[in-house]
Amino acid sequence: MIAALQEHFGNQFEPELLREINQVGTFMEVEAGHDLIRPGQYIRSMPLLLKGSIKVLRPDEEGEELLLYHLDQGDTCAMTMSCCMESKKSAIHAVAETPAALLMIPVAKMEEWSTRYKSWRNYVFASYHHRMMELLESIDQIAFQQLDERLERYLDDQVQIAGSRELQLTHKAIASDLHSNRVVISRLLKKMEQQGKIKLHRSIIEVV
DNA sequence: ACATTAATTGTGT
DNA sequence: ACACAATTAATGT
Repeated sequence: MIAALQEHFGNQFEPELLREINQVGTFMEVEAGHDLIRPGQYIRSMPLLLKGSIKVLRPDEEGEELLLYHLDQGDTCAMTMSCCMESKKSAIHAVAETPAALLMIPVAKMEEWSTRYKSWRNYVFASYHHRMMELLESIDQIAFQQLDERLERYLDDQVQIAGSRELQLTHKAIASDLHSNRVVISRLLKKMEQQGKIKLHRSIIEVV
């Protein structure tokens, strides 16, 4: 039995289901920065995130991307679930934010388990709901908040994900996630530095 | 050690 | 938004 599976899902899935997941799932490790799903790809299996953090991005027609939300351990990809059922192309781009470990579940199994295990059904619905809420939050941010507030929120999230106050991020990378422009981010960061909220070094942002 | 190049960041218009 | 300067890191000789 994969230890991480027991650890993150042990208290919500029945022992038989855990055994089946363990048996049928394919363990996968991904390095930070690597793609998990590219837009337009067909999806064959549903990932359970055992370790690490994944960012989910929505590309526009020019290939520019906007950060929608992050997935953390214990999460699964709601987009994947809907795409799997209908065997549609992915509408999103998923990239590992940190080194990550996943368990890939074949589509056929997730359908079978939906009828056989109550805990699985609950998990799938709860995941959907959770994702919907996060998406709403993101929409609120984008629609109602100024970029400076979004930036502060973004940095806070990154601190959580990295587990460190020293973030290895370039202004360009941040601008890309927030669907903004590098110069704008540089100026906002400078302002935050003057306010004593952060300290800037080359390729490193220290959140204080 | 030095020169060259690329990438990142800062600033003015 | 665009252009360019300044600074730092990376690479080759």
